[in-house]
Amino acid sequence: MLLQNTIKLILEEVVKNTLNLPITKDELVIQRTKAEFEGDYTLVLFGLVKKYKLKPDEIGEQIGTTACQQHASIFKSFNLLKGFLNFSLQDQCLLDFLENTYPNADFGKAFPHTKRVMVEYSSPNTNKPLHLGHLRNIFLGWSIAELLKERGYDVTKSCVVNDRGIHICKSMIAWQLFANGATPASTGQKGDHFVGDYYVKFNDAHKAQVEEGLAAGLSKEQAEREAPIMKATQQLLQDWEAGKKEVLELWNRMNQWVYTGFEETYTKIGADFDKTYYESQTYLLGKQFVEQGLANGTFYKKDDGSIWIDLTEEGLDEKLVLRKDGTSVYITQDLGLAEQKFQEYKYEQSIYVIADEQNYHMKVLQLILQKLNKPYATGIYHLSYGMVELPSGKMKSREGTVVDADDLIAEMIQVASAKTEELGKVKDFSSEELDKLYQTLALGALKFYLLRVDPKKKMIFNPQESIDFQGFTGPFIQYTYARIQSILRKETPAASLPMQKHLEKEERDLLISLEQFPAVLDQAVTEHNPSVVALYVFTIAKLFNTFYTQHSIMNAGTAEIRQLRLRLAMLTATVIKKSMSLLGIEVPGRM
RNA sequence: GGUCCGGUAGCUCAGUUGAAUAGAGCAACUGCCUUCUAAGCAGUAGGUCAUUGGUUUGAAUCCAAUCCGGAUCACCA
Repeated sequence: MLLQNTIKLILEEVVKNTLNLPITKDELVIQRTKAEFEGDYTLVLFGLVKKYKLKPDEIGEQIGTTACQQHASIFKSFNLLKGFLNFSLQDQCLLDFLENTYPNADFGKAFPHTKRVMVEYSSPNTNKPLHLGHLRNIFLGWSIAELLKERGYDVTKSCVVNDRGIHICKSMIAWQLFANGATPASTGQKGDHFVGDYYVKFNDAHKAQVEEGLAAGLSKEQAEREAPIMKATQQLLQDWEAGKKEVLELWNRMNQWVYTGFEETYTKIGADFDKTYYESQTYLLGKQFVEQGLANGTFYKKDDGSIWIDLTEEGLDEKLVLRKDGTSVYITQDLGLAEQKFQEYKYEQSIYVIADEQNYHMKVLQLILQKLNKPYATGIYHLSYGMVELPSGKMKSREGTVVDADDLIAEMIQVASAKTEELGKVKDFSSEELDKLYQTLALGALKFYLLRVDPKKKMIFNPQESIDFQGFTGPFIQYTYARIQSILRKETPAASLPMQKHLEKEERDLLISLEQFPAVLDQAVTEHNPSVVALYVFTIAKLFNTFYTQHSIMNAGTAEIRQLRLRLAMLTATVIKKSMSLLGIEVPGRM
């Protein structure tokens, strides 16, 4: 059991008995002792003092004395300071933890259970390549899925591809008009970028035609709608829905180009999915809900035939669920897809990694499912994350400020390579090993940079800062790991050899933090927040580096001390490696 | 206008079930490589926690009002 929990249970017992009070453990505030005071864990007495009108000095003395007497194997000593009861732990209980844990490469892994969770993330459109915003989504979704797995959940990663609709038709029209039969193969371009370029060409052509229309005296709205290229696009959409063969063929062909491109990027960044849904196959789902909703009075029909739900009592608005022409809208499709996912996977929780601009939409989705008495409604969880902005403001495709994912990664690899060469520590690496290292460092920097911030908050992507390799960064932590490996290559701990029974300050600080690893993972899972892990692994790396510069491992004073430190180093490496891998980041043996 | 989210050091962020002198990283400045990787370590400097009022033994954290920024409220997705 975790030390902090053990301590809490013990102190609960001690407080109950010594003070003869009906304490529950929720009333006890236990925290790490602040660095400037002596001790490891602190019981904050103010709550007790207030509730039971006691004197902090008296009860502190009683609790401290009793705890140390009755649980001498855990508590070494205590001190009392203005309502804070600070306990120092016995070295031995920390050493026991180290001894039991260092050989376990699975430290942190919980027993599997049967709770099933779906995590939907990425969910791109097929009309343009992935950009920085997608990367935050993908890294987040992937990491939260892995964290859930680590803590024993049965996880299915899913992706919904928005592969149909007017936006796809725009790229198709532009290709028909301007491509002269060009393909990604004939131009040597990555498929998603290739198609994205035609989407841009559509917009350029459309814009020009709108200006002509305006010049001819049309209103802006008219000009936009009546532009020939737009009308052709509308026609294409109708033909698509009618199942016209040539249209479907072109649609398929262009989407395949995009998928090939996406696949390449996904492989590079290590994203994977167990199940992919295509909107073209699911957009008709959900109409069944309309019947159900009308039947039980949740929905109502307006005179023009459109169907709505009234959510004003819940503080929201009226929401359309079926157009007057009988076609479904986005929310209707989502209702259908939620049902299909549930039928297929019987999930207890279904996590949607979607930007916070859709908070309202997701609220409505859950509310409608509740009103339709769907058992899985409560399991819907919107992992809402803030948009990624640039120091200059929001990314705008119209202004060409969108940061392309592939370009960004290539740039990071460049920087990683330049820095590595500059330091010249791996001159003996083969070019394959170098490429691998550059990629590990580049993606480590990028992923850590995007994951270290609380997902809920919007974040500023500063290109200069993101390629930083010092301080609170992925490479700093990777470097710490490589340092440890360099020692472990020389010597690994030997279980048969005894280790030192006393801990230096830097050793205990590190050990106490290492012990919290499983609790940190639980926190990350409950909060759906990988940044908790990023923050944690950074403090571990810092604690290790502080220890490392003050105490030699290989040249420790005695063989016992060396054994202790080798074990400590090994456990630190395990925790770093696991933390990073849960963030999707690899760690190099050398760098 | 309604609803929701945010405002902490020059910059980027932790800390928000109330608790000790509000913490990191970057940038600035000062030291430390004949000793396990200096992509490191140690230190200095930097704060009216948006503002005002309230609750409390105790408030960045809770409440109210105000100011500023953002999202959303489509027969778009």
